[in-house]
Amino acid sequence: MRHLTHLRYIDVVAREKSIRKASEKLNITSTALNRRILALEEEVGTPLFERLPSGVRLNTAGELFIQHIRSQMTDLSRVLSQISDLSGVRRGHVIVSGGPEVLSSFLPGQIAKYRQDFHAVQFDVLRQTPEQSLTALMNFETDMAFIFDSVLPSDLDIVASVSQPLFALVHADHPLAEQQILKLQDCLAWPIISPLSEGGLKTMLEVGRLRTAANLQTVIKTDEPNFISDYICNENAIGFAIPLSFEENTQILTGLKSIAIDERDVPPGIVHLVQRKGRVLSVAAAKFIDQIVQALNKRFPEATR
Amino acid sequence: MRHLTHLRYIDVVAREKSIRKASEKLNITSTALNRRILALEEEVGTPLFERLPSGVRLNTAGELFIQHIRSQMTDLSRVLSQISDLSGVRRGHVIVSGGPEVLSSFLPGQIAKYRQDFHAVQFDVLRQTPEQSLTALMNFETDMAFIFDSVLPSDLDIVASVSQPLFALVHADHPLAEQQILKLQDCLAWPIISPLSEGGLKTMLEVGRLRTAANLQTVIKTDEPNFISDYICNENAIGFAIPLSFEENTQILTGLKSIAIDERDVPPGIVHLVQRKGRVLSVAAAKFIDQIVQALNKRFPEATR
DNA sequence: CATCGTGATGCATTTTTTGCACCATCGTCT
DNA sequence: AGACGATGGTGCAAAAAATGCATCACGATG
Repeated sequence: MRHLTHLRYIDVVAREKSIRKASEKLNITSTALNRRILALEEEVGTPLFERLPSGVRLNTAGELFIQHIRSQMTDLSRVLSQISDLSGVRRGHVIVSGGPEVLSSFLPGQIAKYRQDFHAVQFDVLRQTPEQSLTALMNFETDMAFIFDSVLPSDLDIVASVSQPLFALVHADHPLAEQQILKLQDCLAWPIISPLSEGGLKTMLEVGRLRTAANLQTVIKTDEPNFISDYICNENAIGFAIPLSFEENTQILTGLKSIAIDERDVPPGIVHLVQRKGRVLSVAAAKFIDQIVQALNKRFPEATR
Repeated sequence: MRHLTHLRYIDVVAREKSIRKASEKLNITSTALNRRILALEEEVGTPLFERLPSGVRLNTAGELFIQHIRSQMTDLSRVLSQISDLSGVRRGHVIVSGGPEVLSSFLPGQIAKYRQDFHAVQFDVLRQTPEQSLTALMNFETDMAFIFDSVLPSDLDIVASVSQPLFALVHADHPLAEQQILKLQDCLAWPIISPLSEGGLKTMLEVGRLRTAANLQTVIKTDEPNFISDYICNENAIGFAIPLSFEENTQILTGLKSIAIDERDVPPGIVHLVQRKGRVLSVAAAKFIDQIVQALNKRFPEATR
């Protein structure tokens, strides 16, 4: 799109906070880009950028304007997606973000299922902290985000929420493997793999530790689900995860076992699927959300609202 | 705005349903305009117009696209208005529409009051039928509309609603002038000025006529409030109006008198102030709506919701 | 069948945009 | 203190894009 390109220029400059850097990224000279900005400011009647020795920065008017631009760009792509949907093939681009907990098992499965029906739809999957997820959502950089156990601002629409109890992950040969339910105290005797980054799982585990005074022996800190499952095949350690992160069917094959932690020890966390309030999503993204919500309802019937 | 101009071209073509007509209106040649359209269709990847021997017409994709364009244009002007609001002076352009009933007395008074504070804000006041009002609102041609006694589609936001009982308008010397309240039967003896166009007042009066079997003697049909008030100064006729259309203070000066019609004869109508759902209005328009709502609440305390 | 109006197209012209070379300014490092 | 590098801004010529004119092809209309 021609006039979309114009707007994209401004957007990139705002992100790079430098005309020259942006010009490299856009494969044009800095002069051209500079003049575009000057021309735009002329048209608007107000400077949109502050000129600093180290580059440029949006001023208040610029903030307002860039918000408009980003909204227009995503809205345009939504319209284009709707238009190509008219001709039968659904095209589109869906951008999802979430913490490491939600990026295994459930989400890849859902995307694969969706793409079976609509192979012309492309996905971007981002791993972000809750804070990053929220700002990206507000800046129109992502279509939807999974947020695990965070307070949510009011300018979000909560599409779905699922309650996620904590599970211990052990090898199938582990002495605890046959237990139906586990107290946190039961884990004291084994090495623990605990989450690395703040929020989500780590908070849940912390709450449990405080409640039960169980002084877990953390030997490894990582957020990678794959690392955890691989590691507990080698040492009789215990990892932790939420149901969204694993699937019982595949565990049998890989020799793993998941055991629920007593909810009196660790209360379940809540994963929200959110989108920007008031935003109209592309056909592709909207249909994908529909599918996700349906799948969540099916898999966690009692835990969804 | 430069790229706004480009979009405006498409918008005008869609409205004129002819490239040549649109080109005249835009003061460019038809070739230039034609090529712009071809280029746009190229970029979108789909034709947006059907070519007919008599001109062009939007196809489905074009409908989607024009909707986006119009939304984008009004949103841009909103942003520009916000930006100029930063520098202190509130600029802006507010477009209001309504039936003849609401365009006298109340609305002009409110606009005048608003412009005392913000003299850089310009108003367009359109007289439209309810249907016209609704489509204009949906096409981003107006910011808000007063709708009198119509069923409202669900893609509107009702900003305010006031209940409007029917009043008879007579000259101050009229034999009925001292009545506090009037039955419809009381009006049979005098010539009646009744509304001309469908909807609103006419429907109210019709309901009353059916309820009370009062066969009113209509001698003049008109929608013009000024004509009515002027005429009843000359003949002892009776006109009808709703409170939004007149002000008691000025009636004393002009020798008029308004008398409530018994609500058992004619149930009150409802005037809604509506805007397009999901639309973010310019600062000027939003503040004006605030003022209107406040004024309605003050003047019709019990009748507002 | 001629006429009128419509949108599309080839080509010369005009307008706009871009790229290069260069300037002024400011922070940073030697 | 001074050299250096990075930033945004500007004059001028070349490249690119948009525009206008003349003309074509098509269909409705009288």
